Amino acid sequence: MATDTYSRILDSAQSLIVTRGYNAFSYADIAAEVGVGKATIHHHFPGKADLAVAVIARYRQATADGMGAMAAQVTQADMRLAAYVGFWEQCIRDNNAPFCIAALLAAELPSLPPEVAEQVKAHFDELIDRLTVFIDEGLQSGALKSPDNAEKSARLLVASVHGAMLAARVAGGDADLFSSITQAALQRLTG
Amino acid sequence: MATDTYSRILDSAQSLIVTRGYNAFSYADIAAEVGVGKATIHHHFPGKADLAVAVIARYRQATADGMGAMAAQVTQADMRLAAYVGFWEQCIRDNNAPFCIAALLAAELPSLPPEVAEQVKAHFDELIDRLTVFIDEGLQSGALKSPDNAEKSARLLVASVHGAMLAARVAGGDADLFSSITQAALQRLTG
DNA sequence: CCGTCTCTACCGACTAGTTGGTCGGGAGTC
DNA sequence: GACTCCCGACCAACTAGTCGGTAGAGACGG
Repeated sequence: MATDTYSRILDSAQSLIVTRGYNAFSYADIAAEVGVGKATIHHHFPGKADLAVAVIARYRQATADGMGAMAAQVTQADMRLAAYVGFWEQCIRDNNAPFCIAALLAAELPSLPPEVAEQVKAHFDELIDRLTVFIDEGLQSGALKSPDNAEKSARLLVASVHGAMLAARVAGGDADLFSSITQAALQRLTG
Repeated sequence: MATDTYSRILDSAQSLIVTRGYNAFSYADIAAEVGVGKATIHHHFPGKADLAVAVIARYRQATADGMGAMAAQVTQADMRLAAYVGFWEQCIRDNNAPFCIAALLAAELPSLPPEVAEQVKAHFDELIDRLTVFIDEGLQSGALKSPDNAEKSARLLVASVHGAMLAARVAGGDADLFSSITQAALQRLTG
């Protein structure tokens, strides 16, 4: 199913969206980067929205897989949250994907094609759900504590992480700044 | 200095940037909205970057004025933070400026003209500085408490607010969701 | 083994529309 | 006369998307 060209187009689109957003990348950019004609991209993804949807859909699947694998290895709730935050810290440090695509697209949401916006919303819901489960378990086992319920705590944590990404980007990709902010956010839950 | 047309162009540009970001608004959009020719915009702002810089510069000034006026009226640190957060909650509720321009542009930062990026960074620095001062006073007077120092607390608060803006936007401009997240963030400081 | 039939992957050349930006000039004011 | 404000007409460059066509692989029948 997934040709080499097909996934290389997805890779290129993903990295372009991460750095520039939806509105500031073009088929020409991808064509040049992948080394194919523009028409080839249209062959695999009829329209720009289809391409973006495919990118986020793959991203959601990767997130699901990664979170699942992590949860299988790490059993304690506080360590799970630390792993989630640490994953992004490493991404920023390596500068390979220094921003959550969904968070970036969320900013542009009002100017996004509806199908793309749908995917962004879906990712947010899934992310909150997953972290809510982790935090809920942690609150019950005593590994975590919070004056709020699990869902509210999850929403605040996600907001802090996304805001920290913005701060790190403004500071020129400062992974230490990201870490400093997110560690403070985690401390609220680990006590 | 500031002609009517001049500031109406700025108003239009500001609202377009807030909803669409830098890369997805055009001179034609503004011309249609304000009811002038495209060339008129170029008369006042030679290039797109000049326009964006002017928008953020005015925004920074308005922030400075507003924060100053608020600080003059509200003397207690915890109330000052609540006023800052409450201002944005009201903006989202009224849907007039449901996002911080600087936060939106921060997401697009790598694709922004350098002069614009400079303004965005300047706003972030100013905002952090101001809130750091508020929090520092609150920590000394005992109105606030935090395991972290004032600057770190300010950075976490700002990140939470910006992340909450993203969450609210994804949820279709849900001001209650924004409030829920930011109140939890404030609670960390007010105890 | 040969022909042909079909399907996928791919591309060069094109289109209609939009982008930011320029130019020369007109109207009003000091 | 000089200056500010503004405009219609224009431009080169770029945008997403279309079109007809090619090259190759696999399947089928003879």
